[in-house]
Amino acid sequence: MAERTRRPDRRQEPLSRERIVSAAAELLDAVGAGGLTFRALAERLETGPGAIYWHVTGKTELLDAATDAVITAAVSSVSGDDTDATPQEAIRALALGVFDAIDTHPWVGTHLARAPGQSPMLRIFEVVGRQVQALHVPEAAQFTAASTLLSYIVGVAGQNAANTRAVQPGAGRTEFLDGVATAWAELDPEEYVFARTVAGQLRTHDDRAEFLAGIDLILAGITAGR
Amino acid sequence: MAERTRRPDRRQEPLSRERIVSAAAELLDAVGAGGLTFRALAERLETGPGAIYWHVTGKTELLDAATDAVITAAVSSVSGDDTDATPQEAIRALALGVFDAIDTHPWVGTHLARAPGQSPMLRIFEVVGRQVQALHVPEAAQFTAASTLLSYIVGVAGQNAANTRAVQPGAGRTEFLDGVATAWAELDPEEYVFARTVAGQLRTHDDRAEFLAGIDLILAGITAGR
DNA sequence: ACCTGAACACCGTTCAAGT
DNA sequence: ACCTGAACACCGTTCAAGT
Repeated sequence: MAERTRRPDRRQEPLSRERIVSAAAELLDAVGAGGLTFRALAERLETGPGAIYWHVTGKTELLDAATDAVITAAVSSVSGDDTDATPQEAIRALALGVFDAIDTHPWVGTHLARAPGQSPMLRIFEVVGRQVQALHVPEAAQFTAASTLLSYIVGVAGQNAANTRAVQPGAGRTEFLDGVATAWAELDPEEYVFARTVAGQLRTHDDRAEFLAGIDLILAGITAGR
Repeated sequence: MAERTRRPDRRQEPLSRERIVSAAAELLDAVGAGGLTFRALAERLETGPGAIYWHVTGKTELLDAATDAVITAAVSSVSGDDTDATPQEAIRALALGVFDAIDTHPWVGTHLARAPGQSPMLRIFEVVGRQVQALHVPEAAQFTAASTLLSYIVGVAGQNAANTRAVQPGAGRTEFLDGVATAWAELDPEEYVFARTVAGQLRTHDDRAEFLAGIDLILAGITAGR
């Protein structure tokens, strides 16, 4: 029996779309969006680049599928309708789930907006939309409310991904924000009055909390007319 | 005198960062983000690819500079403090200016969020922030208010760029929306109740108006607590 | 049916050599 | 100082050939 459980050397498992996509996701996490290469992926799967094309149409499908997997996991891990949370709380939880997923997989933030309004964004839209309905928003206004929340979430996602990329491996988040704050404080006082004024707030800035505050602002707007 | 004004054959004008960036912008408008190539750009400038590197550090600088030019033009064409518009109107005008600029230069929408929180986004942030101040938002809440508006604007920008890319050259906007509406209407009724419900609204959807409605929602949230 | 890996048609970027 | 264009080290994708 012992010889049946060999060391986990699964190199000869047959190739499959599933294995390819999950290897792609690992590669993306390890080396970023620029590192997803058919040659690198083939090496990881111990095969040639051509083999991958038998299961997958190209790089776009790879990125789409990997992005969809992350978003699906994030959305479904958070949208159990079982709890008795208020719609506002449910929307906050969903938004944070997406935020955190993109924080750990920055390439998702870059690719999310690129996908043709289909799967990944549609999943978020659906969950947001249901909660908008639960909020008793009049029917004619539901689409706008859900779209606005979705656009905001996707927008922050993209910026967060860009910021993650911009942070030097050496410096931490604090050093990065300090740098930005210093840069802003040195801007032309004529041209950038506002940026200079709020520069100091950057040093105690919490991305996650700020993101949530934006969600709350939009929620307040949605429910403003009672 | 007539022989001094030769036909506008400026091919031998010396290369300059300015000429290179504007040629890059033309190329981007003509063939999209994927078509910006050092070889194509060199051909347009009647020189070799290497020459460009004397004036510019690389492709990133090219894209950054071209993006910044578009946003700067859009922002300054709209943010004359001369008028007696309300802050809300000024923010709407700015948002529409950015929206329209990205509509005519979709590559800007793709690249905007990628830029390291500097120039182009900072310009929008500044103008939005001033109007937020004019709205008499308490100081502690100004940063959040301006950030939320900025994130929303950038988010829609990215999605719009992606949609523009997704539209087949053959089909117009109406056909595209019809296609999406039909697809949504055929989604799994269990999984996509909300999307199916609002699918019909897509056929009479106006991107610009919808974008503006989102801005108004956020503005309502900002001014909700009086 | 599925895999292999060389080959094709590109990229961004560098750099010796020219003027 | 500025330009040239061949060369380097890559890409994504295809495809004849194998099993």
